[in-house]
Amino acid sequence: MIKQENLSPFEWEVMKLFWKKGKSTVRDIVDGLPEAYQRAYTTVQTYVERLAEKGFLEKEKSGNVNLFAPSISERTILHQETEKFVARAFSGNFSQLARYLAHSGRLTESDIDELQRLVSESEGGQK
Amino acid sequence: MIKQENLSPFEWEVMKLFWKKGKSTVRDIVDGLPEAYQRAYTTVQTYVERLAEKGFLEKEKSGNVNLFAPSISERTILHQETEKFVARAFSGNFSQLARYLAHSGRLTESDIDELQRLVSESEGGQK
DNA sequence: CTTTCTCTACTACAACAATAGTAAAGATTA
DNA sequence: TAATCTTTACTATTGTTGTAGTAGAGAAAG
Repeated sequence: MIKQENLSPFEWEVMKLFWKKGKSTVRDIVDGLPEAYQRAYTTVQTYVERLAEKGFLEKEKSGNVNLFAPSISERTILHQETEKFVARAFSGNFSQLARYLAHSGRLTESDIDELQRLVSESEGGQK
Repeated sequence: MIKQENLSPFEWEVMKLFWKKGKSTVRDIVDGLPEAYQRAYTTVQTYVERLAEKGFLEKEKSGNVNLFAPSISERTILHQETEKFVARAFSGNFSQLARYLAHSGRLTESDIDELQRLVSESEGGQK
């Protein structure tokens, strides 16, 4: 596997669009970026090309335009990046993150309800 | 407040040592780093100086040696960095992260038990 | 066909990260 | 005191990120 580094905020944003839209052109991405992430066409182009070089996107020439498609699922990246984050910030200790979350005040009541539901569900099923 | 960027894995490692040991010299950090993070003395020196410049550490000259002490608590950094990570990876949606966690298979049964306990506790107290 | 638009390919460049070497001041020691 | 060790201060190199310009090919439009 190609050495995959962390995604920067802007790279994430681009990847999110690819996951949402599938195979796309640079133009599609430029036009799809939210307000806060608008950049010059060529800037986006550079990002997309670099993401392809790094193995996150697959490049395919169709006539005169390039099409790019995500070559890794959002789920996989989420998994990898969460692992890395937890390694960095919580010494790899997921329970610590969970504890942090529970105390963070960043979950609404309904989030907590849902989490509790999910937690009880997984109580039976977890390998 | 000084513009505080993300901490890289190595920066985290250095900061963790400072949080654990308090006021320390570059040498203390060099010697305290785990196997996987061993670097040349001057490399560590550069990191420590930069962390001081960025406002994460406070520098104080004691005789001929420099002492550095963390100027931000681990809790605060954890908070900030988690916010940033969740913004990046989960579009700022903490519940999504919680859901991910519950499904990740990275929590042991006792973690889940504990989380559930914490969740029920916070059910009353949350603002 | 000529002008215009669009997109690719290539180049640029400043900032910062990662890594570490070297010179020199002081402390330690033989 | 002369040789050695430790630490600081400064410098250096390579790579990556963030940002974008320009040249030129091909399509579109008049």
